[in-house]
Amino acid sequence: MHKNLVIVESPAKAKTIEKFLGSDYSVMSSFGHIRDLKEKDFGIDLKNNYKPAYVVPDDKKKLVSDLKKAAKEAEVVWLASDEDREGEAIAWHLFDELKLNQEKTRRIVFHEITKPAILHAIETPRDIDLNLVDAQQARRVLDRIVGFELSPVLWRKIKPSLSAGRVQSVTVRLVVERERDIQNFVAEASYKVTGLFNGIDAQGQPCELQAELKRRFTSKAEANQFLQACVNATFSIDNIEKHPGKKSPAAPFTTSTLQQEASRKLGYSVSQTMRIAQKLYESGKITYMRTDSLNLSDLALGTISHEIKEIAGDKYLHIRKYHTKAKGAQEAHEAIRPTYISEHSITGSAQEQKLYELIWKRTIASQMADAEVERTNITICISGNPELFVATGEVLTFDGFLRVYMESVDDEQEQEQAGLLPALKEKQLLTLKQAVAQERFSQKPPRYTEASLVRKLEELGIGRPSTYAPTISTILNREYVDKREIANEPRTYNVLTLHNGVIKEEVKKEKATIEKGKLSPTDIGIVVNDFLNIHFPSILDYNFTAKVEESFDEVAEGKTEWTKNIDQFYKKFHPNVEKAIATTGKKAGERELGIDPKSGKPVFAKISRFGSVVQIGSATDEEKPKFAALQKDQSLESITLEEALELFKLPMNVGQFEDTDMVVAVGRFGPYIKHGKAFYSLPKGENPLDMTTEHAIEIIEAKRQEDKNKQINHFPEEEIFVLNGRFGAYIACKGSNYKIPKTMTPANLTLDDCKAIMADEANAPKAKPTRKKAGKK
DNA sequence: CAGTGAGCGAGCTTCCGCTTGACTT
Repeated sequence: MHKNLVIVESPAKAKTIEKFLGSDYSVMSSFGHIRDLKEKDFGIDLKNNYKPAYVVPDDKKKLVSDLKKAAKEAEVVWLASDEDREGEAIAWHLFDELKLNQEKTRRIVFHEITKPAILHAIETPRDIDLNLVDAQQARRVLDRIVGFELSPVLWRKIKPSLSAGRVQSVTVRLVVERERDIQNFVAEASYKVTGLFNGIDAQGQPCELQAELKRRFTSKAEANQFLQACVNATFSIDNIEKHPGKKSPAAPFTTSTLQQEASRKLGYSVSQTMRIAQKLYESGKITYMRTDSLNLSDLALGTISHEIKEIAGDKYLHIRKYHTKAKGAQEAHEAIRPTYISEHSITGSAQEQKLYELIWKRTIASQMADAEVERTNITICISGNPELFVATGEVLTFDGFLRVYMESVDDEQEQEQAGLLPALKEKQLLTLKQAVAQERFSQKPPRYTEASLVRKLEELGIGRPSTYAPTISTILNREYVDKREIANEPRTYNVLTLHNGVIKEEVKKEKATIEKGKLSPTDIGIVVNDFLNIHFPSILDYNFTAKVEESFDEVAEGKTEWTKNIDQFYKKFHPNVEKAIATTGKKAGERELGIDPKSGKPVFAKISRFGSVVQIGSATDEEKPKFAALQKDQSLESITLEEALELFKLPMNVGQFEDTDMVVAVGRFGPYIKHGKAFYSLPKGENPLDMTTEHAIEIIEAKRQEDKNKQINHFPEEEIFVLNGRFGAYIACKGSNYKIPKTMTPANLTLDDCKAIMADEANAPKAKPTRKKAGKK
């Protein structure tokens, strides 16, 4: 038996450490926390000084008993979880749950997984820091209180199954407020003038020079006046300024910056990035991927130096220490880096290779020299006019880290690359070949991407590296935000061109663009956010997390007891919950649009159990209220009385086809035509209210043709169809569908085969689609 | 993983932070 048992959080870490420690040590993993508050109950005894009720979840029971057994047999147990609040709590839960003995238990910590770091840790053990553990308990209990008291309020006031929490609710708020900023944004127009000049360079060769007017004009008249003044003016170089500039490499990756770069450069979602990184970590290719630390171990810095000298030379080496600016960073690990710097690339899936390459380059570049540039500004003056043109050029004089890696930026528009300028002399005369004044608009604030939202959260100190991806998934799963496509209305703009002494005026149109993959709030997200903002402004405050973190720090330093801090919070928070529940009157987010002229009853827009609806009349009326679902492009905030009344025309009979009525209606998945038993979705963008008999027939016939194309076989006598679906072939019969086993060839199926498949229970159609459960199992 | 197209009742839902595993052919 091993004399020593070391317990760490991650199995991959355990494997590595075991190699460093030799045969006297056995290393096991706790797989994160082994205990938590009860899953279903509140789990906190309010009458007993907030005493938490911890349980070992079912899927951890076997692990805990294995650990217990191993601990019993060992002479010394080393608790080696991370050196941060959560890690300390894991150590304490282990100590408590495994019933460890103080005498034979040691608490050790290390920030990097290198042999010297671990040996040093073993030599300098300490006790469990109970103050830090208490700070974690305070964090845990506060989050449970907020989440489990707020969510039920939403169930009563808005819709069942909704959720709220310290992190997710603020995340939604960011998206909602950005959307409002965009709605309220008023673009300002200005005229940007660019001049194209001809000159003679130092070699006596003719050359061209493009320059921009320093000033922008606010009106077309001013721009026009300026161009007019240019017709007979002379142009000369006022001065040429050269000055050196520098560009520095970005710091090595943390979870958040890795997510951002993988999103920009590789197009991965944050959860995709984490999945791939996890694979790389498990196979020992990279260090731990959930970290907020910018540190690199001395060992790593050594191999990085060696590598840089090898591939680029001494001149390119510049070892740097980076310091984190993120609020609340706990830095229990290293930055994300390749385990073996000498491996420039790896084997694995294409995605793994790409992500590894990105991490390798970023790590190397972070320790390379600045890139050096020479910037040149040429100022051109105009006779009899105070305005100045400026041409800027930039020449790379030393590539430095750029040899390896260039960080991307979010907004790639307006990125004009300045290049080399021709060699010209001061006071030299130039001729203006052409000048263009183009109307430009100020840019509205950009919608968040998953990754830019994570960056914002990190900036605000909200959430942790291990929760960024799950938080994004939560607000998408709850349908508080979505990634709908948004078409940007192309605007027209004016262009004035001065050429050969004549000013030509044109009106041009911007290119139509469609925004994809950006986050927008849904109706439900907006209603929930506004509700929480009214009743619980302090929780939704962007500084709430920062403030409670301060109070946790006090606990960690032993200045206060954690239950006192929680009590202080709860005494203020809970009355607001009671008040919000007691608030009488209509449900949250309900808005009265006006009066229906036909019935004289009021018309409301609100969230119902199944989504956004408009409603004529109240529930208290004798006659039941009438409902209609909003269309996909409509929102609760903007729908008008007229639009709402239109919706009540649906379902609408639009005539007959093959002696059967055609009825247009709007369902959960958009507008459709019902024809007998069959449903036909309307093509994207069509308004169901504009439907005519002729067009409905067109749609039905087109859909039938499409169905024919995917039809593999048909047995009319039994109404059985063999069809090609998006996920492979299936059998359709009387409104139900059946999976075809992979062992069979769909085209060769006989009628009996089909009947056999349909009779097999394993292939039976599923009951009804329910929302994916958030929990496990 | 495949075709959907709201509605009685009772009883369910939910937090944040650590960490990975797995119902089948």
